Amino acid sequence: MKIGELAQVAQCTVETVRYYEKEGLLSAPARTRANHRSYGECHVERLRFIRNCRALDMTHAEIHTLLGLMDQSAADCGGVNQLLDEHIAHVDVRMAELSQLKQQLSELRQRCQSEQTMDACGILQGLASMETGPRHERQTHLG
Amino acid sequence: MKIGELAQVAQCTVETVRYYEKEGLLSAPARTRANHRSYGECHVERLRFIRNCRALDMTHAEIHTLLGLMDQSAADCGGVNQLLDEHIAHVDVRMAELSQLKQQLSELRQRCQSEQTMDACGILQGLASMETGPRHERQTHLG
DNA sequence: GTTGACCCTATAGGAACTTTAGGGTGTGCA
DNA sequence: TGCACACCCTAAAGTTCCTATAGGGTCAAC
Repeated sequence: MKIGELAQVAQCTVETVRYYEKEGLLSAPARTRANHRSYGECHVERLRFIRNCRALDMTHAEIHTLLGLMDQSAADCGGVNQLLDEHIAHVDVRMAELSQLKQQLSELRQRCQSEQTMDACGILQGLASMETGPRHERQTHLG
Repeated sequence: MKIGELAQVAQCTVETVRYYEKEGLLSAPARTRANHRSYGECHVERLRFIRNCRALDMTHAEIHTLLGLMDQSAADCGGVNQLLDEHIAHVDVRMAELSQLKQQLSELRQRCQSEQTMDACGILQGLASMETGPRHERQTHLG
């Protein structure tokens, strides 16, 4: 099958498929005489796997690791389990961060209930006077 | 004051200050004879404001809008309130997304409790067989 | 006169793509 | 035969919010 068909069955764009090939997540397929990429069933499976990982917000690095672990088929799946646990921990951290953010934003929003003049607006006053410490390092790759 | 001092009081780096100037968030200050940037109190206030907005994960576009609303001082602060409400909505959306993600990941993790062979690993089986729809457009700028 | 802390500009990198520019291929229809 | 049109190709730039690097200038103290 050609790239457009592959992209369609894997629910992504043609550009994304080519990008994954360049990144080494998807192996380069055979070409037709016209130099068009020609894919088989194993490519479909691999791409579906990658898209599922991405749907779970794994990074390319994580996916790369996972694919590597799978391909050395002798080993047990302890590494897979560990990677997933770490990824779940990332999600937990980000959820906690957002929860705190929501709290701060809600408190700020409380400070202006009606349409004041700019000078009287409690939100702007809050934004001007907040004391945030130095920006903390990002704990996870989840934005 | 010079850029290093400004950066210090606003808890950010010198590079970030120069970057904000290039982005139009912070106005270009006067220069000394040696071509060094020379800032006043109003720059300190503006930069503190920007850093507080960033601490709340607002984008540069949002901050730009907010600064614009503030500078046309005649208007009321309805626009400010609205922007904040929308930003809070972004955070809510992202929290809901992450919550669903956590759920999926936890279910996946359940599928392999011990160190299996690769073929038997329920996590890998799950990742291969999940059916995710087309990747939804990102609803928020919060990763 | 030279060390060191600070300042300057311009450019590249990172993540995971998307978009654009500028072309080639293959099939159906008049 | 000619041509429109959907599809394919590569390479490079743009997105966001910075951070890091290269290669240099300024100023005070010792």
